[in-house]
Amino acid sequence: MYRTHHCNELRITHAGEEVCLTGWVDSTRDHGGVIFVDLRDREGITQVVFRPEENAEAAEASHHLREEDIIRVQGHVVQRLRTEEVDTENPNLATGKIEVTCATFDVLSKAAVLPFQLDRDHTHEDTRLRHRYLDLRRPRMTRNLRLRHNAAKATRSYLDEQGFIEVETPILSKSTPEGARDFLVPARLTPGSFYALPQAPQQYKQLLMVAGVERYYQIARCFRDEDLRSDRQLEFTQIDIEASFVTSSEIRDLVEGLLCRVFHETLGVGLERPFLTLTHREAIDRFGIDKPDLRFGMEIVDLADVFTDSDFKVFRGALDSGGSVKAINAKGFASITTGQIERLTNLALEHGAKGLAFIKVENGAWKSPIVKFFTETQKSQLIQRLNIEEGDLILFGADRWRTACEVLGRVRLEVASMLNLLRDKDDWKVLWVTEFPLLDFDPAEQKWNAVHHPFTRPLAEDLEKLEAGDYENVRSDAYDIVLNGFELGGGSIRIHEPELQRKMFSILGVTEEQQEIQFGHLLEAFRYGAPPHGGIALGFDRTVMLLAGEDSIREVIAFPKNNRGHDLMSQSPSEVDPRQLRDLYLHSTLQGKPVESS
RNA sequence: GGAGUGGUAGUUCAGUUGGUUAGAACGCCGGCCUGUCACGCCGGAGGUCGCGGGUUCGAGUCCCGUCCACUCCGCCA
Repeated sequence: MYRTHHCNELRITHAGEEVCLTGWVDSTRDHGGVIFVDLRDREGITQVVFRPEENAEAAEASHHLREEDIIRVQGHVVQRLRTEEVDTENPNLATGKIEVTCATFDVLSKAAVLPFQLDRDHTHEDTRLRHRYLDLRRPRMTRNLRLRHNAAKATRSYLDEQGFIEVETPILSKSTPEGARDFLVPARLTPGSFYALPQAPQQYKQLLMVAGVERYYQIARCFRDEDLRSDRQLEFTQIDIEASFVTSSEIRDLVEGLLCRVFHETLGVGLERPFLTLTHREAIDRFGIDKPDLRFGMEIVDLADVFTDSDFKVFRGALDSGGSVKAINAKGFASITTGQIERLTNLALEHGAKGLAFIKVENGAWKSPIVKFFTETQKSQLIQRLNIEEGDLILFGADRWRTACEVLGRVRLEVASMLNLLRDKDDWKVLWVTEFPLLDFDPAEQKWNAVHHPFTRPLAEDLEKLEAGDYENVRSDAYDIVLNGFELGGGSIRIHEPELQRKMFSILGVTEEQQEIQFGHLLEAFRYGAPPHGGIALGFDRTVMLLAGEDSIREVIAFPKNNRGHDLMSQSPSEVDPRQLRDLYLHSTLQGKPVESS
């Protein structure tokens, strides 16, 4: 037998019992005579004491124990001594009132000296990833894995209760040139042809609606061959949901219930319902971004009416050409350094601004290169609109409406980071963003793109605009859910009529021939009684990342890839044997670095 | 594809204006220690300063190139 208890189980009530524990040596404290070993398994830590008077041989052997050796200990539980003179209890340990006195032990597995110390939290990520099996032994990582499990468990039980059934869809699926770059898999049985790994189960889940499944979900692995980020991996996991005969508000209601359940089951936190809802236009107008972080204010304020007759050419010019003048008040940030101002200005320039005007309010004076253009009336209006007080920093954007908003939106986030406004890890601000534009014109390619995807349904009241060719002003029946500035997921009511779907494809520049080749099965399926339907996909890794209070999804994925898409532990991707390529009718055209057998 | 930050002992980092033999902590090795829980004490080993080139009497430090890591932009329907 390997164990009678796990290492977070024994309490005072077990005192006197004979027990057997197995685990890793977390640390040793060798006092020459008595030796203390913290024994760790995935549940926790128990202190084991080796004494010569108990078993001289075992005590002698315990001198040679090294961290991360695996040992099995047999002994008995004793209450730790606590008198007025000495207190040997450890209040930081759940098992801290007892210890196990070792009668005998054996080493199940010796550990070599570790490449890094597990009890330190600041190890370079590539070192951790190279030895991920060690990194995952750390309590923080163990906790993250378990949190992820609990979030998945809560998701499955909630959706099951709501009548959803989990259906697996193919990993080997069909390439669609729309959207992200596909991972391709050569099809040996059909030389010259390729499967694609799914970017999302989008078409399959819609076909499941045509199949009459009515309520589907899947915790689905998805693949996108794009550059990685701290919140993006090549492969990632979505909670994919689709339902028939539902409205968008019913889907949102379902997802609110789901998130509340997940938060409750994992953190014991309650979220307030219903969630706040902003239209896309409101979100841009007030926060300059379609995934606003509402943990702090600093809202964008419109100042068009204040500056209609301004002497300041930049403001006047923006307004005269139909644009906007807007500002944010960075409360108490008049102390901003020249370097920080420069950083904000560069940020503004990167996002299309021509500059970043500002006012520092210091010692009762407005310090700014532009204040001389303001009248007294304008100043008092600014004070009122922006609630300007001593110590504030006002930042302006004057441009086309969208640009002015987006620039200030970026600046707002950067200021929040400079002011360290996001310290509270337990502050949860969740909201819906709705009424996204359906289409977006790409000036480079001179064509319309789907903002969401080509299966998204236009809002009923905007169908006439679609017919009339007023594409810019057509809104979609789509919704994103945003948590603390992260897009957790997005969804929509879908098009279920073949004619409307064909119309969408042709607006997007997909020829009828391409429609047949790429989407023929879907269009045909819609001819045989397709129910109205809609759904959502939630980024599971991101959700768990936020629940865990981590800054990167790599911290909640057992074996993530690094920034370049490499698995540092297994050294994938790797070259393959030429015979493998021959079987697949492939050869590499890579110049200078020919593919060789490894 | 672009920008920023970093790369010095096994690990995490310091290293001043370019100046003697490149340091600390933890880890590792040896010794001591019977109540510790970041145990303590004594001693020791451990370095191609990412790599290549340049400037200089002299480069961890300055310059150029390059590789790697992370963050961001592009990209991610």
